[in-house]
Amino acid sequence: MEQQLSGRQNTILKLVVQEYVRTGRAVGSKALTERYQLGVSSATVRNEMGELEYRDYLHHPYTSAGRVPTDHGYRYYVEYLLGDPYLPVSEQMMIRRQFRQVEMQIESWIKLAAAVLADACGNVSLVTPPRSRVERLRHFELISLREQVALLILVTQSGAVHESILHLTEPVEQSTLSALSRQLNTEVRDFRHTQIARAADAAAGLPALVLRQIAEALQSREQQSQSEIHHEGLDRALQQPEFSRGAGAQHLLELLRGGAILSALLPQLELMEDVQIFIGSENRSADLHGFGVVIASYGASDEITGYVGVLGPTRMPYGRSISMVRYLAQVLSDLLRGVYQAGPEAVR
Amino acid sequence: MEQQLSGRQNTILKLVVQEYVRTGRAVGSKALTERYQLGVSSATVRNEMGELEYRDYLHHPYTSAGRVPTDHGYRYYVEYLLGDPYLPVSEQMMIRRQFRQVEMQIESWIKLAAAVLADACGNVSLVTPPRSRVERLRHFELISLREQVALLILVTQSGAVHESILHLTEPVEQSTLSALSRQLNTEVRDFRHTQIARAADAAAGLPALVLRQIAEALQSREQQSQSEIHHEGLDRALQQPEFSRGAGAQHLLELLRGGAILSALLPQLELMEDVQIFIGSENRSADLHGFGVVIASYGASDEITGYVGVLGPTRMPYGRSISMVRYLAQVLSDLLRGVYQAGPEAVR
DNA sequence: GATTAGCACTCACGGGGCAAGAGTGCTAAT
DNA sequence: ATTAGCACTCTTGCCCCGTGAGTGCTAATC
Repeated sequence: MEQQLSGRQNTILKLVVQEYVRTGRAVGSKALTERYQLGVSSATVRNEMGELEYRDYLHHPYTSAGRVPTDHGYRYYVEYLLGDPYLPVSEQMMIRRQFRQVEMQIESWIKLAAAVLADACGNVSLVTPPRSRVERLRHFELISLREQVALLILVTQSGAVHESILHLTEPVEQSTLSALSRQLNTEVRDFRHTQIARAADAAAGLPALVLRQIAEALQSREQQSQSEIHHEGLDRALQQPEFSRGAGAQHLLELLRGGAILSALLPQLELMEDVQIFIGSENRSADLHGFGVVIASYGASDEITGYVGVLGPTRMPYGRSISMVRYLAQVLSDLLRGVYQAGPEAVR
Repeated sequence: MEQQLSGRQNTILKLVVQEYVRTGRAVGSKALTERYQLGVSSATVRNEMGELEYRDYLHHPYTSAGRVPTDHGYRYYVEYLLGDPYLPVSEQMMIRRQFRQVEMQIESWIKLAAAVLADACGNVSLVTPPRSRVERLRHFELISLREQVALLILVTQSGAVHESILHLTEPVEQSTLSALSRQLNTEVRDFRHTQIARAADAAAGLPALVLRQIAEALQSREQQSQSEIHHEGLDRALQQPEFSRGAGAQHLLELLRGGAILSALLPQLELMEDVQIFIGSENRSADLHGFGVVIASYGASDEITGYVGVLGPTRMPYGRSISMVRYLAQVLSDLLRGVYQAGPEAVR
């Protein structure tokens, strides 16, 4: 699709989209000429609108109401009429400041990003924690809780921490556990769950028990990375007229429950630099038709990535969402790179 | 308040509550006599209802509609008409089985409990993780992520795991970090954050940095324990007629956002064995008027406790909620005791 | 004295009708 | 190519009113 409309058509389409996004009601030719100085009469606008409708940029809800953008119209708007929406520097500063004030902890960053994003866009924000497709063991620790129960804590190469409870077949001292973990740590370091499972099969007794649980934890970690998602701003989103009535609200809630949205979204996402936008029926999953998604991946490297995005009705503020999502992805990436990747000062 | 109604009044009040909870619509004398074999005419029921209304057990929404229980009426119902609602053994088995299938991990237990509870009661379930009012350090670990960045993982006496990122002032080897943690661990074991902060002041350089961050983490842990809450079942709850229209839904969502509900709820909770019930205006916080809360504390000891409960409109199934909450509190306590507390086999 | 049948009355609820308002499409004039 | 004018359409909000469920009261009955 190229930019294929006349200057005046561009202006009108742009105004229709903006007005409709703002008010939520179909916008008519008269209202448009009254509110903005277009220099032409409503009849002319009407003719142009007719053309835009014929070309599937606009749509008539019913015979005589105003116009509403089609998915195609939104797409054209996003592509050609939006310009490059970068976030004003003042807002960038505000956001950076908030991140500086929060604890040095990935979870806190995610929560903050979700809160900021939802607040700025008035819709549901989505943030997944940065995860690696392949998890390798970096280090684990065994801490005795009581005679036959120990806490297993493991850290993966990607820096994720996982804890689980280990039931022992017989009482074991903390010193024994420490010695065991010191020894095993050197043996299975950097292993994937499959390799550790194999090592467990080769071992017996306590070491086998421990290794098996580590393998399980690593595996569940890899699987879970496809289903964990944090969202915020449901309250704001449910105020949107699209969701205030029963059916729409229900649809949104189902999408958000248990990470159902991730399985709908993931197949269509590509790992790329910039923000990705899906408008209504552009979404592969039918569950997402009627929704707009603005999403970007972030991360410290190709290995460790997460997503940050906004989910709203098709009628959502794409410009603002894009600039916010883009900037937050950048902030999160910067923070992560500060943690995981050799930065400039480490290059030397 | 004693049981102060006649047998027939008891029967009628009970039926009104049950019918109203079921249908959500005010229940009239005629409908009651038609649906149930009361052995008396609707006029008699009407007279009794009038008496119940005079005594503030029932309420007239408007001049001529059916009756609706007052908060006082619900209270009487819960206190005297409910019997002892224990969960059928078959359901107990079902629930236990689900807990056996899930990972050995406190977070998984909490999520499962919330899901089961919300599903069974058709309302929002609330579960807080088990936390200790006072957190002492049990063990910490330093893991080098890159030259000047390390991951700090600490485990508290109550078994909570906390991770945060530590920025170093100069490059430090993993071996150095390991040695440092081995040494410091013995020094500050079982300390509270205040004591560790003091130790940090006495130290200098890297040890001081590490200790300070540990103190911070412990402190934030103690504070956070008052605000962390997991909830489930929003979708079901929002289908309730009380919440389907704008105002009610908004109110519920605000309550649930950012753990606002905990600050409303905590002041009125007591640490006791059994389920606590708050009906409408019985709630201390005005934000909770119009809501019903059924909640219990669970835990391995007096030190380590969390809450599990149900939040719904005043018109909620108290019987079912009570039995579910009571049983889930028991299950969670059992699981926790299995982890933390010396069990019977350790007594000898 | 408690219960019930009967009756007049009340009030929410839902559907039909109606006027207002916003918008369209077409035509003819500019 | 643009615009003024006009007839027409269709939603929206409102009022009105019939319906039905329910009440309170009274008088008759057990």
